[in-house]
Amino acid sequence: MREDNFVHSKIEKKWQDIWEAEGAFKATDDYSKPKFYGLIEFPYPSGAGLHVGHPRSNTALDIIARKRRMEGYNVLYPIGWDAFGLPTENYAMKNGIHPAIVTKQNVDRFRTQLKSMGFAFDYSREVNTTDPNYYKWTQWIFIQLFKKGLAYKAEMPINWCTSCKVGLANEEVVGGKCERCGGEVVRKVKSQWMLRITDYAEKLLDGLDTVDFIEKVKIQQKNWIGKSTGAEVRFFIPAANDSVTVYTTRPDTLFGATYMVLSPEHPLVDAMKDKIANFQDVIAYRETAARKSDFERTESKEKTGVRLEGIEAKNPVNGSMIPVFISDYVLMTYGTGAIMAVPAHDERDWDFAKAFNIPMIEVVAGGNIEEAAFTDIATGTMVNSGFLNGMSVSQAKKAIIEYLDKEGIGKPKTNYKLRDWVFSRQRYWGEPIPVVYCEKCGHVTLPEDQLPLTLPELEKYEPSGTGESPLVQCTDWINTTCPVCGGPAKRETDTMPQWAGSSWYFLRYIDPHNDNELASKEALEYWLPVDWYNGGMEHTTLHLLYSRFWHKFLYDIGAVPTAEPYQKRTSHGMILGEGGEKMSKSRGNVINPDDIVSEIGADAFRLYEMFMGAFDQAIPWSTQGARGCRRFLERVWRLQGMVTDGEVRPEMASEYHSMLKKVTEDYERMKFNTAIAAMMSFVNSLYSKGSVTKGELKGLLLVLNPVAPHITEEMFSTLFDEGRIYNHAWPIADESLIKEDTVEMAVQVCGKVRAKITVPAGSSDDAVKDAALADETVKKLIEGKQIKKVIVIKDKLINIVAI
RNA sequence: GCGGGGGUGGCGGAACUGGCAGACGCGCACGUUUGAGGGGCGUGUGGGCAACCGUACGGGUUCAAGUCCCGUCCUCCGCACCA
Repeated sequence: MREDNFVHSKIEKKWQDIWEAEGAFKATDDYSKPKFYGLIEFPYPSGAGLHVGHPRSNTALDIIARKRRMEGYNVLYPIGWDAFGLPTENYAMKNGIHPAIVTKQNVDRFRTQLKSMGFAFDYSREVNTTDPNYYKWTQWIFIQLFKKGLAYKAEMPINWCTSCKVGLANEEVVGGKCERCGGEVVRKVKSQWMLRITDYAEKLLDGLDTVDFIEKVKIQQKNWIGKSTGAEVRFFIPAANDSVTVYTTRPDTLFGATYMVLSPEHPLVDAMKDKIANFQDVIAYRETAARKSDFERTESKEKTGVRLEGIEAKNPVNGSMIPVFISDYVLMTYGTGAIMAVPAHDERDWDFAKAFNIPMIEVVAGGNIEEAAFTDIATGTMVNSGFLNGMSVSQAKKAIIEYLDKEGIGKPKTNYKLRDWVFSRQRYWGEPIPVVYCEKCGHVTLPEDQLPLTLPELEKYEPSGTGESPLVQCTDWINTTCPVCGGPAKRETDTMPQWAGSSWYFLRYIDPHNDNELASKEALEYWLPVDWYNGGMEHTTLHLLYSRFWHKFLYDIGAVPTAEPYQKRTSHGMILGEGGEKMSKSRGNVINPDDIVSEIGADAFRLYEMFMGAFDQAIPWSTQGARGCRRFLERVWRLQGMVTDGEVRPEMASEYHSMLKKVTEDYERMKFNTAIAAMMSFVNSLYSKGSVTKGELKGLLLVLNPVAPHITEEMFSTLFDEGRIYNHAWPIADESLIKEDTVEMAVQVCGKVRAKITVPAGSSDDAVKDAALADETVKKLIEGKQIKKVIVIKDKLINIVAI
């Protein structure tokens, strides 16, 4: 006699051990089978342990992966550790422990936690970005990038986090603050390793049309890449006997340019300094601008600037001389760092012109330029623009570009907002950059047979604060010989950013123990692309874009067989605290998954995370709600006391098969909440019947298994002698049995529901009408009225319009 | 400001191409089982005594609108002087 109560602690560990012993979730090398590669973003093993957010993504793809396995696929669902990074380094610094030791402790804890939740990961393929056998290949990729000229060193202003004392990529600066620590970010000029992601802007954009990413991810990536088309136009400056090139998306408004603005840092400003009467003012303005943090600079849209006295530029189409300003609303980092200003048709120029009392020329009729800049490109007509007059904006755009090209004063030009990727970090706990600097040969990459270049042991990990990496202390390590000339050389002391290791980890899962290549050709051919990748929206412009860039590069050099790494990308919503605010330590509303698992069990925890609401939306946590899910599992468990032999009963067939169908479809659409609701309804029906057959219960267990693997495995093994549920075939709904014999239809009179009638399914419109008109309530309502119209929606509703 | 979501009971949320709003769960109430408690099982649960009214607000289209159209407000997320 089995125990009456469902005691999760007795079965969950038991099945986890059995799965492990049986190698249940190992991907095989049987390349003849259809494959499924499901991927979740590998976690950063922080000291805080797993967050309730991790299991949401993990469970979702766990459901898909388990379902695919039951459908006969060879499934790869791997896990690993994105373990380089600042928090570990900071912890190590504070406690005097080597980061590698901290990492190992954290990884062990994470692994234990993940295992306690029964995820069907293939742990035999674990990767760890801090493992030299792993980062050997991260370094290898960097060397390939270097060889193709895509990695370069540049002296440039970078985003410097004053708190982390480290340079950040543009993508890591959020609202002028450090994305990680919230510290203030200032500009600092430093020599940095850069990756030419801008060379891939067009490919990254085009590739989006070939993949199945949720729309908002595509939109965000497109916006981030920020492609715009326009023209570059040369303006001659007689005083300097030089010309300056501007970029504009509105060359059609060229006749309306009444001044020009250079970025304060524009090199021409210095070149012209003898000609600028008020150069002192220029210097003063520059200093103020430089002192502003990025945040201050964007905080106020009020226009400031300095007119360059004695300098004028010549408008190439009408010869008029226009004043030249410097202003910080023009960015050195975009376009050419110089603009032509058309105040009548650009909001920013309009603001600036108002502030500096500069005249405007209307060149597109249709608005009121006294009130505001007229920027509508769809309706306006060209005026005051010589040969463009009378044209539409789009016609004018074409005509002027042709003209500029012909006259040799301008040419069409495409620009991107995307910036090159700042790839240096002044930190210890990252991949060493495999480059040495030799006085004679310059920057030289290490020969590939010298990889991995491992991190040296250090006494302390503190950054110097001056912007140097902690590795500068390590003179033994730094001083080396040049691989090219054999002369003395110094190693690079900056390390790679955390995004390096995560840009290609999905490739390593495919062949994680390969010492000769990043992964074997055959394995890559078989497993790529990742079929389904789920992760957070916060990685859309960071990790997701970076890894697509690396992958496309690897594709171009023939290292991988697909142009895109991920076929499908979905995204989960955040789990909020019980009050609806973000979960955070400071708010004290953090839910520890371990507590939930020990109270209600892993199955109930998984079930709740999938049931709590729409998968892609942010949902507040509710421990009560989670207990409700536990109750459902107990109800399922108690079905064992009501079970009788037999297949699916005829009277249950329709409900049973529509439940199977609904669950099967909803899993695929990530509508886990409604899939679970369907199973709950089915169980409620069984309870009102007071019994369940083995056939019915088996189907339920099979479709419930991906969400609640332990309880279903346990019940399946007790009730059926058919091996494990995890590799049992997925049940197929029989559509022909879903149809009911009779249906209940709503009867509306003049659009209001007044009655219900039960008719045979598929009844003709006339039969339905007769049945409806026979209803007493309906009779009364239409008494003495004339029936104007009758609308019948088959098997659903009839509406009688009577006046 | 621009781009993308979202606004439905006390709460989380359902509702396919317009077709019975509120599935499923939480909470609550009552009944029942039990020595009590807990738990289970069952019933009820948008508002209103009612006719009726109800999906942020105001209009519209339609036999029929949460769903479509026009306008307004609120909220969350991303980007933000990108020429």
